Parts: sequence; structure tokens; C-alpha cells
Amino acid sequence: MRIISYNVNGIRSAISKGFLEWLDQERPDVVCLQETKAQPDQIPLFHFEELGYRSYWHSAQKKGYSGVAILSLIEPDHVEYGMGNPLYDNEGRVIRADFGKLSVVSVYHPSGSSGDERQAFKMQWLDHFMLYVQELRQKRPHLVLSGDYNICHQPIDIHDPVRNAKSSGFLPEEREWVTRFLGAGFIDTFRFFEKAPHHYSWWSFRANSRQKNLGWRIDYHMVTDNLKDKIRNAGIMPEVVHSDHCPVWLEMDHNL
DNA sequence: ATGGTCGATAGTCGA
Repeated sequence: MRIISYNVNGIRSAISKGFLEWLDQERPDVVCLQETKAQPDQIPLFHFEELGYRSYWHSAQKKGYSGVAILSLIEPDHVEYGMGNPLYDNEGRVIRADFGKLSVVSVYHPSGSSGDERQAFKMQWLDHFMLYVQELRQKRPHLVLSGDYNICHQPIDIHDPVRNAKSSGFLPEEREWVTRFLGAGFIDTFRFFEKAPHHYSWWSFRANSRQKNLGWRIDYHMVTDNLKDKIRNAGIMPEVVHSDHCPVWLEMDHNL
């Protein structure tokens, strides 16, 4: 089973840049999307159906903002929208699909880059997400949590750790959250295989950052450590350019 | 210190 996570920075924009042709070439079993930036009536569902994908969308209340989705060639047994708390669910940041014993979550953690208020919300959100995950594990112990975490964990995950020491996305408290998260029994599947620096999943649109590979690794497939023996491989697709992020993939044994 | 770039929208805002 191959799962791809992709912050598309607007699904309609990504489609205009060749997203569907890319999807048809890759044909992953499951796709977790973030920043769909579309209301339900603005989503061209038929495009995905034509390619054989069922799709499930959790949009934000605010037009053109946030939003997550899961596309799947396999029919999920169940789909859950949000974390079950109205305080956190109106921005369309979490959707979960269950496939047998496996649950796949597409998550878009808040950005804190627009100011102190959103940074505070981000930290609150992260705390709540931790609780959500711990509770979810009681009934769904085999989890793949894929998405845009908006946090670089280690200095090798960001091109300039010194200059970004005070940047949202690389703050000590954010990095410590990821450490605590992994310590609670999750695996950063990309780092499980690749120990080298200079592998990123997001680049600023400004200053030709992408051409110069001055990026941040903020998109992850985190899996519960009970799936350790099922992880086959993981990687990043920096050559795919429909967004300021690139897709990240995870290959798992399908029989749990 | 400033400005640099996008997507979605119609407010400029949020990233």
C-alpha cells in the first residue's frame, strides 16, 4: 500500500498545473491532501472519480482557506471528519479513513507565521492533537498520521537552522512537541530510512528558494511504532511542482 | 530593516 501526502496549496490551482495527470501516472492507493482551499461545491469531484478515486473532503468554514481530503482507490470502511471538538474542527484540518485495521489521517497543523495569536493557537492545537491521537489509539491502534505539521524537527530538516532559530515552524517549543510526539510511540518514516540533510518538502515562493533547494521538511508520515515491521520505504518527491510543497510518500505492507 | 511571492478572494488576508 502506497500513501502520498501532499499540501497542494489550492486543489484548483494544483489541477491547473497538472496534478491530475501526475496522480494518474503515480496512482497511489491513498492520497492525503492539505490546503485544498475549496468549498464542497467548488471541488471537481468527477475528475477524481474518472481516475478511479473515491474522495472525502473536510473544508474550512472560511472560503478559500485550509481544508483537507483523502483520495482512495480502496473503499474505506469508515470516514471521520475532524477531531470531534468544535473549537478545532471549523478550519478543516483533520480527516480520517479506516481501511481494515489501519487508520489513515490527513492533517494540516496550523501555521503560526502570521502572528502571535496564530502561534498561540498552533501550540494549543498541537496539545489538543496529542490528546486526540492518544484517545484514538485506544480504539484504532494502527495509525498513519500524514500531513503538513508546519514544524521542522531537527536542524537537518531546515536549510538555515541558525537564522530560523526564532521562526515559527522551528521554535524550540515546536521542535520539543515533535520530540514528545515521537517519544509517545510514533515513527518519522522518512527519517527511519534517510539520515542525510538537504531533504525538504516546502520552499518559499520567494527568492528562488526552490531552485536553490533552500527549504524546510515540514510534511511527514508519522506511524505508530506497532507498524515498524510493516514500513517498506519512504521518500520525498521534490521534482513534483504543483505547489510550494512537494508530495511525500510511504510504502507499507498491506497485510496487517 | 525591508521586501521579496503566491492562492483565493473581493477585505486584503494568510501562508
